[in-house]
Formats: sequence, structure tokens, C-alpha cells
Amino acid sequence: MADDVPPRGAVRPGGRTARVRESVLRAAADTLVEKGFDALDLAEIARVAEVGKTTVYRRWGSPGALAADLLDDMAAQSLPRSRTGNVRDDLRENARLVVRTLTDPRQGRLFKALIAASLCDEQAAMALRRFYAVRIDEWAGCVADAVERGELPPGTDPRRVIAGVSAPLYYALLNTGELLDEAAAERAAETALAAARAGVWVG
Amino acid sequence: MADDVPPRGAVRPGGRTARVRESVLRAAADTLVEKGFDALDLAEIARVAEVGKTTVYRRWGSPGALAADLLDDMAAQSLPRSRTGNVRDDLRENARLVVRTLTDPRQGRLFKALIAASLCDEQAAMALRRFYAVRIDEWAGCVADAVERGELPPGTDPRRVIAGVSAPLYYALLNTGELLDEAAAERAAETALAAARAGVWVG
DNA sequence: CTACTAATGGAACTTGAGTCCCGATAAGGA
DNA sequence: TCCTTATCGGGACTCAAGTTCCATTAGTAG
Repeated sequence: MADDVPPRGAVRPGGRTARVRESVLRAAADTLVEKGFDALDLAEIARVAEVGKTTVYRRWGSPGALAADLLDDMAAQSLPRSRTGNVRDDLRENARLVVRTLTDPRQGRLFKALIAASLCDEQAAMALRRFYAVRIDEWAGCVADAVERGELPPGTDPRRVIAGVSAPLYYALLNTGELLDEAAAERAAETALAAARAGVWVG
Repeated sequence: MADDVPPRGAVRPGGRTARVRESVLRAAADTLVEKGFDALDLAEIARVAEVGKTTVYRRWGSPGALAADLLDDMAAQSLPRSRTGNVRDDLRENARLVVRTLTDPRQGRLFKALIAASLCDEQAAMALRRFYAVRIDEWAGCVADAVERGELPPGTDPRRVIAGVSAPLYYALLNTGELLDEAAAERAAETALAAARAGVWVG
């Protein structure tokens, strides 16, 4: 029956193994930022991370798997959210945070590269979905509170509202290339707010 | 001064050269659909297209440039849009079209691969922006008409409304992995409509 | 502290993507 | 029709990504 071989690095994850992972993930992130996903060779990662080439191929095996591990690592680091007590302000804060992240020279390139990875590799795709599920849930609380307070229709799906804020910003980043500035953040927040109030996300 | 060397295939674009381009673009699209952007080797494309390897490397040079050429080819094939005389129905039709395209086994994979290409290569990124500019303009007319008819506030930016329909659908496709069905199309159209009516895209 | 073995990493090897050279072919103008 | 040369394509070559083998190192349980 199932032999259930433990994944590489899971039996003795302390000391050296942890240092190797940290070093490789840092090198991977740097490469993704500077050269993009298509330039993610495991051989070069090993050189930059000062780690044996064999180790990288054995533990991660493919650029997609490495990107997936990086995404899981990022998802594990949670960020605090705002709580102004007013939906419009909360959504605006969220939109500003997304714009700030996507226009940041390092973060913006990193996100683009990780989305590229998710489009090329199924493991990375699953990790990306997990990542956004975590990030959206972190902010969904604001909306749930707003529904409690009667600012939005009862039955409004909080996650859909938060996703509704990010959607136009990512569309600008990935599809149209439109400028992501303060005004774009404002429009994104107002779009989600108008739709939520109209009951688009009820049920 | 500028010698202005014409690009490969521009001086004698007829006959053989055209056949080679057609054959290579078809092979590229097939490979993108079946294996994704990261598997786009020019050597394999040459084999599949039954064209000399040297030719492909000389004319396109990189997977990104090949993807860019494919995007320009796609942008040149325009699609008809609906004209029901009612904004809500027009936006709904547009949303359904996007969902149909993105969930189509071939088209959906192709779009994902081309977006991946645009995230890895600057030429492909510019071509993708041109492509979406064309597609959005094709539909912007509906919204302009609606503004004329008084269905939407004066000064509403038609392109932003159309982009507002697609945004949540692409966000579901690329970020959250949420199901793209008839209901998702409905919500996308209603979101854009609510925001447009609220005047989010005026000015 | 000691034993066991998971995990690392050096070195040699294989394979195929990408480059270069040059003759063959055919597009397009005279 | 003929001529010029843009474009194609076969074949040899290079170099590094990815694989395999095995000796060495160092977690972790006892």
C-alpha cells in the first residue's frame, strides 16, 4: 500500500536544512524580481544561494515548485488590516495597500513573476490561490462588520467585496497597463462599494 | 546616422515568407495551449511547424517576441459586438463573451499563456496592452451610446466601464481561481453597471 | 556521547537549446 | 523573362541546464 515517503527536508527540518531553504528562497525572490519567472534556473539559484546544485534540484525539482514554496512562505507571513469602523474608509485603505504593493519596485515585480509562475505551473497555481484566499480573508472581516452595522445589505459575501476592490487594480496591472495611482485606488474602492450597496454580492 | 535596417520578413513578405509565419504562429499557439509559455522553445516550434530552426531564431529570436507577434496577429482579427440598445443587456452580453472565451478549453489556456508571456517579456507586454486596447474599444461604443441615451451619467468613460466588466472575471481566472460560470458573468455585469450609475467613472 | 541516517554537495556525464557558417531557393522589380 | 538578393534551411559546434553517483556532513533520537 501507500509507502508515504516524507517530502525532502521534512524529517530533519532544523539547522542546516532550514538555512538552505531560507537562502534558496531569498535567491529565488531576488531572481524573480530582477529577471522574471522565465529566467528562474535552478542552477543559477544554487550558485547565488551558495548551495549545492544537486540540493536545489532534489528538494524543489522545478522553477514552478520553487515559486510555489515561496508563495506558501509569503502566505505564512500575515499582515495587519485597518479597522476604521467605516466601510468606505476600510475599502479605500485596502485599495491603497494593493496599489502601494503593486507599484513598489520590488513587490510589484515579485507579484508579476509569481503570477507568471502560476500560469506556467499547476503547483504554483494552487499556491497562488491559497495565498489570495489568506489575504482576502484577512480583510473580509471589515466587510462582515459593515454588514453587522447595517452599512451593507444583509447576506453580502465579504470575500467577494474585497475581491471586488482588487480586481480592477490587477486588471490594470496585468491587462491594460493603465496607471496605478491614488485615483485608481479611489475608483477601485468606490466600484466595490457601489456594487456591494446595490446588492450584487448578496446570496 | 540611422541605417534603419528593415525587420526580417518585411521586404519580401509574400509567398514563402507568409507561409512560414502562418505555420510558425499556428505551431506557437498550439504549444502555448498544450504546454504553456514556459515550454515555448523555438527549436520545438521549428520542428512542429516543419520550418528551419535557423529561420525561427532569426525572425523571432525569443519566445517573448513570438508571443508578441501572435498577439498582434490576434488583435488584427476583430470580433463583432452586440447592440441590444440597453446597457444592462450589452454589458451582460460582454460578460458572457468573456466567460465563454476564458472557459473555452483552447482559448482559455491560450490567454493564460499569453498573459504569462506578457509578464516575462516586455515586447509581449506591449503587444498584450495593444490587444486589450483594441478589444475594449470594440465594446466601448455600447457604453457611449448608453450615455447618449441618458442611461448612464454624462461624462462616463466608456472604456473604464468595459474594463470594469472584465476585471472581476480575470481576477477570478488569475488570482482566486473562483469558478467562471453564468452567475459570475451576471455579477461582473451588475458590478460595472452599479459603479457606472454611481458615477465612479465620470470625468 | 554515540549511532543512525537524512540531507548536503562535489564531480563527471548527458542532452538539447541556441549560434554560426554558407549554399540553396524563390520573391519581386526591371 | 532574367537578375538581384532577401529569406530559408541543413549541419556542425558550443555551452550550460539538468541528471546521476557517491562520499561527506550534521540533525536527532536514544
